[in-house]
Amino acid sequence: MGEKLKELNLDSDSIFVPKIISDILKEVSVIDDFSQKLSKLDFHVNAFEEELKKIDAFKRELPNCMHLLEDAIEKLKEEQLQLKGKEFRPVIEQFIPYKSDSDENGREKRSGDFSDKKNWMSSAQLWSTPVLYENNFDSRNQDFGLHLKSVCNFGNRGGAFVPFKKPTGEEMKETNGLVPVQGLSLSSPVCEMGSNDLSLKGKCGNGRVQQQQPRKQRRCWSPELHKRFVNALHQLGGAQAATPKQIRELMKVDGLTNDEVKSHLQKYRLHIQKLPSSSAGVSSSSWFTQEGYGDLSKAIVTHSGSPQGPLNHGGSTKGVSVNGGDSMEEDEDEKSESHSWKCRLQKQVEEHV
DNA sequence: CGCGCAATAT
DNA sequence: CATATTGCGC
Repeated sequence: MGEKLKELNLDSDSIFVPKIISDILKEVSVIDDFSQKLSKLDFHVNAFEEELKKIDAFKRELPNCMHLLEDAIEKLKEEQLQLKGKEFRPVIEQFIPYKSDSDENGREKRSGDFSDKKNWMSSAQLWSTPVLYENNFDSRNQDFGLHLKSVCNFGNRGGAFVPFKKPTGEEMKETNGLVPVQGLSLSSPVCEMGSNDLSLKGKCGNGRVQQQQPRKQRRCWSPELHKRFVNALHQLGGAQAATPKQIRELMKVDGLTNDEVKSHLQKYRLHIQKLPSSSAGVSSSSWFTQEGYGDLSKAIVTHSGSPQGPLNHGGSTKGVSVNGGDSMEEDEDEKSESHSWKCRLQKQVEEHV
């Protein structure tokens, strides 16, 4: 098991290097005092478990993480048990309750001794291989990156857990110089574990690779994604006029399925008919305040000529515009836009009846 | 198939 | 409760 961990491209420069199991074990092995050994192990196990909890919500996305951590924990406990076995003294209180321990307990328990390590995983150099969003999405990438951070709590998880990227071939194809957008905030439902697909399925019992997906991985609609969605939607003449498939095509987000768009559209429609007014609280207006992300300037300014502002407020809609910032700049539809907005106007008026 | 809606799940 | 997925009729 230790090997598995080592196999990872966890370069030894990672800040918490010593935390990698083998190192930990090594570290522990040189300790003379028994209780110190145990305590050290104990601590590390706790640290791992805490991290395990942290990523629990993402276990489907980061099965590797889970396995890594689980393996690590197991290994450490194993070691611990061995130690205990050798030692005649019971040391019961050292035993670590497996999952029952809550974050706080664990934290409180151990926060004293090795203060810095509870974050070792959070600082996560483990996954710090450069996250490459290999699409040529200028500013938007940042939006996305930003979002990823905020949403997923992981500074960046490249390395073993790169968002996702198709093997090859397709990524080269361009449409009018615009690449369909590969890993834009879409962590592919299928977790791509490349070379790091270590075979630590031991934990899962059966040797069957966990490929079963009773339910699809939840598509996370990042602001960027939503922005694209809204843009496409508007280009198609409003929420009522646009159809999922068209939207999906316009969005040019690969990996995005019709169903997902359909679902999102459904929700979107509900929202625009539910709270068309600007009086909506800050919280609920998340749908319409996406632009607040990267660069407002770009989102707002955009086209001067187009009757954007008044457009969206078909009667009921007031201060808040439904548009998520029509920054349809480099999208190749600019030519047809002159006429598209007319169409849009029409459709939008139809809405908000 | 694709769309819309409703049920269901997280 | 909000949001995403699945199921079902059209």
